Amino acid sequence: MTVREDAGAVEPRKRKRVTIADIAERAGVTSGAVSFAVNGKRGVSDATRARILDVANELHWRPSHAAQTLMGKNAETIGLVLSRPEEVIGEEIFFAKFIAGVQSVLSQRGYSLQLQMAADIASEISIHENWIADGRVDGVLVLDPRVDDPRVRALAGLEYPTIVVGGEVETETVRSVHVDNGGSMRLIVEHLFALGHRRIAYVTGDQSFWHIQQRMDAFAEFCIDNGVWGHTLAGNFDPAIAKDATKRLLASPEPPTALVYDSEVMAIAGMSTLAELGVAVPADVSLVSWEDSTTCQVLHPTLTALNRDAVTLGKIAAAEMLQLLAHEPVEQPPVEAAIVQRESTAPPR
Amino acid sequence: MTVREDAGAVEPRKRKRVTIADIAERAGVTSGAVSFAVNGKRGVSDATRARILDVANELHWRPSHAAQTLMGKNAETIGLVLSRPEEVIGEEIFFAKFIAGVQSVLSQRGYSLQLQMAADIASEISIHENWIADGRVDGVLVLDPRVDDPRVRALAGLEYPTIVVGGEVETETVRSVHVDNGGSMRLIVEHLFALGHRRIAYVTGDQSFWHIQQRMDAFAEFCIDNGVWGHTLAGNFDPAIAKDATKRLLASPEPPTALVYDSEVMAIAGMSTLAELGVAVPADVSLVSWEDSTTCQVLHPTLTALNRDAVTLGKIAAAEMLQLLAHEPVEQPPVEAAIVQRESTAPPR
DNA sequence: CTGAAAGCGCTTACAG
DNA sequence: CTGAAAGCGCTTACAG
Repeated sequence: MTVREDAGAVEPRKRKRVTIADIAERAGVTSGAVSFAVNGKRGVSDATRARILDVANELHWRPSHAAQTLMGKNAETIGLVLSRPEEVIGEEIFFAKFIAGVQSVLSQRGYSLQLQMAADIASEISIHENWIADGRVDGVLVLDPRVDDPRVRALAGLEYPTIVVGGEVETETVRSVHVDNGGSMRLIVEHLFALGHRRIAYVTGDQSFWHIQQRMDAFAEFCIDNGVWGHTLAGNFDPAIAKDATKRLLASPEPPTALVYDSEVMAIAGMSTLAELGVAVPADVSLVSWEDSTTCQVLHPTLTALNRDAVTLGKIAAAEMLQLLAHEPVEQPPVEAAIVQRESTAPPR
Repeated sequence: MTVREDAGAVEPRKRKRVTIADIAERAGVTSGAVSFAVNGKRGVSDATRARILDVANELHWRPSHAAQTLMGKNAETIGLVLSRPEEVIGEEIFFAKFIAGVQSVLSQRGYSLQLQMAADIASEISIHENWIADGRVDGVLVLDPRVDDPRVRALAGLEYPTIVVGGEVETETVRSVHVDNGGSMRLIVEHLFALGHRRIAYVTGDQSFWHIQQRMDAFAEFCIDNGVWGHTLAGNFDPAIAKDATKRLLASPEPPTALVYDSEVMAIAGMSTLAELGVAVPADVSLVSWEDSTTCQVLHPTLTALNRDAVTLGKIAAAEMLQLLAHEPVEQPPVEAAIVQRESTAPPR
């Protein structure tokens, strides 16, 4: 990138920075003494410490972050790379909620979040490597783990503090936020089963994600064990695909009496498709969204949804990271999930 | 924060870093020569430059970000503070879309985004000040400007590169992404007027925002000039308040025949309230959402919405910032907005 | 074109 | 308890 120095200068004003040398001079001590004083370390008498601190405040001194980093101080920043397509990030409210949760815990502790979007897993890994090499982040959060995820392998190899959200890996430097996807799926299917449904369809998100595979397994197992006929159809989080899937399912000679969608956007797309087809919810078919939101509460009919609270998930992930960095035992609270029963589910005809 | 050194160490492995001194030694030159070589500056012959570069690659050298920052190099990072309540950020899809747009432009140019949430405007300002003092960011993006916004005043006073999204300030260091809120509001009201509506209500977002005030002004002016009766009701982006506002409006002896909501979440809340009241959309009342989304497209009826594409807005903001930092003339392309007509608007009874 | 050296702002052994 | 000095990894005048 070429910086043209000729054009109108917008360089932040180069106010000469106040350094510990300035303080040292004013206080009549050495810069080393200032360092001890401001860092609360022994090496200066209480009287001089107080005097130094006064001067520092008077001069509005702030430590140079760059110099401290050069001396090996932590960046106090956590990295998060989002590697889903731009459209998905812009539609799925999950990301905004998750980030909000992460932020709220981080900023309480003075940490900040470094965020970047990546086109694919490979570039996500290289972003992580750059951050690590630059010392820009103290640790990273990994979302949407896959089976034997290459990012987690790379990060574990670098022995870099990592929290895998919805993963299962546990090493010295890598911890996971455990999310019971199978249990949540059972919650949903049991709810439908209890209502009397025996033909259930599941429209999935991206099947290469580990958490989606867990859901699929739990779905299949429950159906088999309980004599329920279950269809599983790939959806990929795309509402257009969810619409097609819904049409195909209802055109079947043996249509399902209940539909489960892997995301709110997909569930809404499915509901709208049913309306177009003249299929009544819940009279003709019941519908469940995996992911709750205000929208689910205000739609008509309101949507029965699995509420797992992405904000809390973000908070847990951030808290685990902070504990990992502080060498504290990492508490891994269960991620609560509950089915919120609303109007879109009822006994089948 | 206490760091306990006793527990299991999760410090990133302290691999001794490869420095320019290492390269210098291997290549038989001074570290100054290495610096010239790797930075493409004159001062070394082509032959030595090539040799040095070879050694650098061989040793997998990467410049120390901290050292470079200490020498005054840019952080290549842009800051963004979100100071709306956590719930709003977690519900309004605007933020995720805007951030996605910002990211896509920034990451193409090797810049990253520093994100933080703040409880209020005052702490937003202090976050900015910290970032600036730490040299963590080269410039900042400001969202939701208010009239005579204190953040913008502070940033302008610091002469720090700033892009105000939806603002109007233009100084040497502060530029704005101009958003024609009044024009967009006219688009909406003209659409309703053309359909024959003469009693229109507008449920607003947070009225302390400059862009909301612009919308309100344009709404009032259009109504007055065209003999339309217009109600304006404060909504504050809260769906519960939007519901109450909707109920109050429809309970009026002179209920409006069309409703305009300042956000998608509010519009959906409004629509659901209408359904509860047994008011048909669009037969009894028309409805417009300021903010388009997939959800608007799949609801039943589909929602007529103002589409202003928050992703593009983010891209424009990021592009302006990069131009400002590069001392290039800042292009300020108009932010396109269009009304997408769907099923929720029709002529009144 | 090249080399030796000072400096960015801090921290931390190491002697007194 | 205190002071003088080296060092973190780079950049950049300043002499040759």
